[in-house]
Amino acid sequence: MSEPRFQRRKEERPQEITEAAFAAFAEKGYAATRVDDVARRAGVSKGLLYLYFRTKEELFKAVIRSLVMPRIDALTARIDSADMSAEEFLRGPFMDFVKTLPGSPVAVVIRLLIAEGPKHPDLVQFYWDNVVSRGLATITRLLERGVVNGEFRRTQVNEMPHLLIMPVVFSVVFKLLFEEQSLDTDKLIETQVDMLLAHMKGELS
Amino acid sequence: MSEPRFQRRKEERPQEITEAAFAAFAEKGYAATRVDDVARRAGVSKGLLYLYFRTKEELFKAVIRSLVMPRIDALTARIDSADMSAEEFLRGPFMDFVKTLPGSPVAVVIRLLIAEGPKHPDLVQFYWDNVVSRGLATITRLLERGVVNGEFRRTQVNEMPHLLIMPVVFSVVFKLLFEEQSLDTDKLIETQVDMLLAHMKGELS
Amino acid sequence: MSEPRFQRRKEERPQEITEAAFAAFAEKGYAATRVDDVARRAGVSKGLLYLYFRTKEELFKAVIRSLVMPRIDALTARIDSADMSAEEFLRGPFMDFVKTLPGSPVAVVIRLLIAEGPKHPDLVQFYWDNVVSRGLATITRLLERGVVNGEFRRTQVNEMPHLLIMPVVFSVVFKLLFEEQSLDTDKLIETQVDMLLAHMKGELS
Amino acid sequence: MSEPRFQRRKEERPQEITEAAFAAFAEKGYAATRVDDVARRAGVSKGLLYLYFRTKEELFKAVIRSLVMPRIDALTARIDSADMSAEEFLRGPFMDFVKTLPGSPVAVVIRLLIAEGPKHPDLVQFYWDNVVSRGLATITRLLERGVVNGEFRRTQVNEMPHLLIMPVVFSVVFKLLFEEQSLDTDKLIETQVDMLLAHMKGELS
DNA sequence: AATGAATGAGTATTCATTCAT
DNA sequence: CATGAATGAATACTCATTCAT
Repeated sequence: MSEPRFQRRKEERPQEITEAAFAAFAEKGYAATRVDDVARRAGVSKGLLYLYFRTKEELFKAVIRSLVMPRIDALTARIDSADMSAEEFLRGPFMDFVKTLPGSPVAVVIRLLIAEGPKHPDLVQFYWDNVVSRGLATITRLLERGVVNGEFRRTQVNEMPHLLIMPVVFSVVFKLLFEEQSLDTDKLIETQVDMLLAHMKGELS
Repeated sequence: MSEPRFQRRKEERPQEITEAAFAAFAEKGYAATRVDDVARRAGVSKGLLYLYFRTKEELFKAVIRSLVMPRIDALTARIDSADMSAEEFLRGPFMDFVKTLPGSPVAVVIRLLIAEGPKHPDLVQFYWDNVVSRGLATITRLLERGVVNGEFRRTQVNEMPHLLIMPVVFSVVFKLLFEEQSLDTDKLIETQVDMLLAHMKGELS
Repeated sequence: MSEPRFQRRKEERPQEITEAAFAAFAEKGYAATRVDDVARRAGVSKGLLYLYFRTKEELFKAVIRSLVMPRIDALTARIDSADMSAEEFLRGPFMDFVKTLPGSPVAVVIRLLIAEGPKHPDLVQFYWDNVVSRGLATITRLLERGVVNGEFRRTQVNEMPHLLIMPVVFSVVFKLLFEEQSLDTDKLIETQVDMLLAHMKGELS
Repeated sequence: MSEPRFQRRKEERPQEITEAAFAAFAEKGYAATRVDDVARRAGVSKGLLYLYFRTKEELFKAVIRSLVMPRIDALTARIDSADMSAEEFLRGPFMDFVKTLPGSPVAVVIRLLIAEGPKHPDLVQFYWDNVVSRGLATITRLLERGVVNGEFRRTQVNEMPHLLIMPVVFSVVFKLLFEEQSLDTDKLIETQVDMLLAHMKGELS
């Protein structure tokens, strides 16, 4: 008879827990986060949490996955809409996107992966398959398009797409460790992209 | 026949323990390494370990320091002996040195710092003061020398020495996570240095 | 057939644990009592114990408090109901009460306080405030009433209420140490009270 | 050939260690005192300490014994020289002696015995035999002499010599616990002795 | 579905005691 | 005699996980 007005749907629960867990992991790291904390943050009992996630590790993996998926979609979407030259794309959408990463949840994901990755090979594999590998392939294709277009020379960079994402990883690590010693992330990224473009175009920058 | 249960080797103990601890930390990370394990690896009782290192944390710090110090000395030594042009130095000693890092204990140190750094601010500070800060300053000086010599133009890179160490950090992180997905570290470093030199010299590469 | 492994009895637990702890402390003293033992005696897991008492020290304090509080109430209650002369009160309710102490848990509390007190100043303070100080003040008031009534002379004893509780403390300590060498506690107390009354009344006893 | 000038005789060592141990025990109690500390205080290696005392417990016992013995002798000596009336002796030498106790090492011994006694029955027995029992017997004899002399009536006190030492034990315990709440030990002792004498003499005090 | 009381395995640290030197 | 490096048993406390309600 009595209908609780704010009865939460069970469909929303996993995400709520996942979000709480992300916040906790981001703050204290995986190992130092207690399941109790996550439950409390999510406004949920410990028992319920275990109803949705069989172990702390499962929860961890779910967090990573749920953070990674949206980013992947965003990335893919932008690339599909690319009716511009390779250089334009790199200087425009690509750089915009990349610049947001060091301050985004992705930074946390990277940190968590570095710290806990060795213990979760399947998670790393997932990340590789869905993010890194796809990302590198996409960049490779983009550069290839530039070569075909006549925009770029074919250089070492065609086989080293890592050079374009390097500044992001570096920035994340650097900021993670030496927060206080500020690093101008945007400038680092810009300089690297500039250099790479000059190199590929065979021009002086 | 049988070895004596007690072996007095005051001098060697700390290093033996430190080495055992490094091996253990490298394998399983700091948190997952039990003090018991370290002691057993070092062929030493737990009590003795605590005679030399007051806490697990102290031991951790000692490990980091003992691994970092020799590298610092090596770096410094090479730089002092530099009677060559800036480019020669970058292409020669610098690149040789830098290429050894991803496969060296330094990689482990970086991993440990990333994973445990947030909990050990003084350790991070130590690392910053003795390694990163000094390293960046050294590179900056080198580039400046190149500018003064007329070898290089003055560019963004003069204010972003990070661009030269970026590939090392990236390589370490990449290999740490995706060991199986091989990355040609040497080539990455070479390409980056090539590009930077071309950029600074204002030439095509 | 078999009892369930889990028994939810939130309300009773603290007291059950406290009682088990008292028994253990009484038997072996605080330092020599292992938390494990207390848990086992209480039929409870160690973890649960720590759910209710944050540290062994907290548990210790709770034990002392739970033993002291009822006594305090008993004492206060009797004094409030005193519509008799001071002498009658001292010879009646007071002596009855005091005679029960050496064989009661209070003896254990005193022993624990003596042994562990120096390490738990706040506990000693608590005991002072709630028991000793109040007890002495009560006796002082009683004696004063006797003086005002004309029952007693004003003597040194008015400023030394300790003389009335001395035999209790002495008995406890004596029995604690030399259990085998019997001491007639009751007689000791009676003699002392007799003497004090004679002294205060200015009569021969 | 070379003769160390300050070579300590082995006869002095045990006492030096015993004294250091007493200081340590008095400060921190038996359980909280580390053998290391005692050795350091005594300016001696841990190994040497174990050459003289087989265990920490042995050391403890030796400390108690070495502190008790001189007191016993002092007590005995004074009693032997008693060519005065019982009352004169009680008011003079006895009270002088007794007043020194609460501030003397005896207080520490009592504290240690209370805290550790239950674990060291033989030590308690030793203390009973050599101190308490002899002390009570001596007082009993003294009071008896008073009765024979015609100084005193025969009262309950003749069978309760404890009444005379009670204030000392009480003072020690009280000061041990409530150091801050000062108690005028001397006055307590005097009042008690006064009362007892009046009682025994059948006079008003 | 939901709770949170209850479990118990896991671990850093201390310290009395031993023994190679 | 003398040292102090080395041992190892002992113990408080944590936290992921379970399950009676």
